[in-house]
Amino acid sequence: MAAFVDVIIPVPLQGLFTYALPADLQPQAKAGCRVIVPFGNKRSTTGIIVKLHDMPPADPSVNVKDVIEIVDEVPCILPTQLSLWQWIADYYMCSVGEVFKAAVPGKLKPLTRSTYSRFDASTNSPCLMEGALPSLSPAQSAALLGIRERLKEHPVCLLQGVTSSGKTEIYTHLISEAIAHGKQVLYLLPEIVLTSQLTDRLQAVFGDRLGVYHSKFTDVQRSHVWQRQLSAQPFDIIVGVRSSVFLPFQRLGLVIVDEEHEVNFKQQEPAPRYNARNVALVMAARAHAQTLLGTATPSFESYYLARTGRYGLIQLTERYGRVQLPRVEIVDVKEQRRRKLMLGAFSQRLIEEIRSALESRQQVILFQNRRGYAPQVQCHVCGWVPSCPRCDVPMTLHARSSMMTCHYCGYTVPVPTRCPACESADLGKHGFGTERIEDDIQKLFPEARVVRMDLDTTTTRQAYEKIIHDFASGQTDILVGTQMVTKGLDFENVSVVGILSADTMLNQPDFRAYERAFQMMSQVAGRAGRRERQGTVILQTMTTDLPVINHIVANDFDAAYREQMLERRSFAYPPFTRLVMVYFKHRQLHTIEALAREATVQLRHLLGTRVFGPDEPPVGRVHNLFIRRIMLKLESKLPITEVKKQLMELRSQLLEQKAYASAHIFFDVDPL
DNA sequence: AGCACGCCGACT
DNA sequence: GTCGGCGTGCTC
Repeated sequence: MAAFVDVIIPVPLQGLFTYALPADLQPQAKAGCRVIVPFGNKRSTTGIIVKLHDMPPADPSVNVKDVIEIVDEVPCILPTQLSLWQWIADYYMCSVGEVFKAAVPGKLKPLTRSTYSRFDASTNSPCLMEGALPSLSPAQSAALLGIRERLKEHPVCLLQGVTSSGKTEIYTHLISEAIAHGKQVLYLLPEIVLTSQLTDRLQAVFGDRLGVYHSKFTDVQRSHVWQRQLSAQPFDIIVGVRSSVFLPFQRLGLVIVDEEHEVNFKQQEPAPRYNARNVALVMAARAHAQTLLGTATPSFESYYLARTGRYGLIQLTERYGRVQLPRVEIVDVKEQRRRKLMLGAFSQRLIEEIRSALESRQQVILFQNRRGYAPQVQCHVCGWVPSCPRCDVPMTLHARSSMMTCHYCGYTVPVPTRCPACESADLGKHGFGTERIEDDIQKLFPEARVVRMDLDTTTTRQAYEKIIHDFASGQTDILVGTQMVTKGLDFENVSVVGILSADTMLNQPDFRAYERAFQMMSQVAGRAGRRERQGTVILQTMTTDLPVINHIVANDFDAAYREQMLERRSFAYPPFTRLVMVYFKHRQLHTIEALAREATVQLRHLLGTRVFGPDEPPVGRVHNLFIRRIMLKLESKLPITEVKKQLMELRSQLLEQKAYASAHIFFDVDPL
């Protein structure tokens, strides 16, 4: 007779909590059911039962409390999910409670026996309309065939298809095959904004077999999807962003991770700092399901696994409808500037190309990877730069609102009229953000219709969709934007793409800077090109001789990959090692420095020369907390589970010391 | 992470 | 004389 239950509590504390189960609740208690329990000072918290047993806690000092109530008649979390949660907590070094918090929508209604039969079979169309499937080009058919073949030997396949090669149609065929075999499909996308266009296309084929899941839906809507997943008639396909890996699947057969290389799949804050692409791979493997990773520019880590035979690899090099790839032309900004030929952020070549595109009624995309007007304000007399009082970063000028904003914490103040240090009124604007690009290009082409797309102009989904719609329907001539314009959007009439500064991407202090720069530039370049005419990309840079620039020009993904692999191998970076970042935060500078120093000493005892740092991250203080970090490079032969256990122990040992009690220490496993 | 307890400054 | 700042201690 089970007298006790082990419960997951949504707090960042390791381990489970044991509660006594009153006799009247015993018949209803099952693993995966929610319970109401008292916890700490709180009278009630919702937890999840993971285990029923007869053993009181080993520690006699704990005061075992009673379960107050059992919420669900039937489990709302499947055993496969519970075990995946534990895997996530172990791998990403957080508590299961934190995984629970991220996984379950807040307002999930109590689950009753009738949930299982609530959605009756008639809501699903009995069989698929075979005319509804999109027809495939010969290249697409060949790729589909290739994928089917590879999936026989490899549970995971990487589909590398150039932009506009028509990957979605291939996915659609694979999805319908999986459904025909009675399997469910999970289709992961990196961003909410990409879901609406895709769901329209998929809904046309799959109708109400398709469920959509992301955080812009209300809690109630998400709960509904969750419940239906547990019913006898779950959705056959779920399209969603990273949190959809937490949905219950009863018969998962296929996972598609589209735009596989996207950093958005990794959750940064708060814990669990998981990568949904990797969680999806683990989930699929456990369900004996197949996984297809798709992208035009694979992450070098996935490409490495494909190249070394761990994944199947299919490449689709032909654009749909034989649209030509664009011609990429480099402009040496340094030289142009020396000859005084730059007009603000624009070279003569770019201006010429824009003019001729506008004259022939074609469209232009200008890509600048920085929002705001200018990234920095500086006093021309004394050199003073306004920085965020809480985050140690220069404030970005937003000219429209005459405000300066911290892009880390959102702190916003008016631009001062005089320098507070020397009273001079000569405050200059340094650098170019999308807002300034928009203003300047409008001045150069007063009759052109210019629209800007960045975080500031797309606060609502309607705003985003209007920008896309207006550009797609030709009501806009020039689209200025941040990396937002590089993502999965197909426009038919774009003949010129301007990359205003490759350098801002290449100068990132990050071993992935070149990989990212290549991905971003080649994705945005892929927006150019029409059926009859080759598009043009003007790539402005100060570092024309950098190999990665030439790889972009030649559209040579493999060369870029090979070069980076050489570097990563010799400097022991992924995929040749696994990285774990250890972060330290504290409100006092001297405390954080002492803590980071002591931690480094202890880590060196444990891991020797695999420990790098401590250092101050590019933004050394956020929200009044000073930050330090230590990087661990762990080679694959290291017993990683054991090492992680030791790291967790080291953390609690450091936090037990009085001086560090109010510090935050956390881990970022496989950081991006 | 919450939440309560507990010990020192500017307000009615 | 109090309201409230956040340090620190605990959570089955």
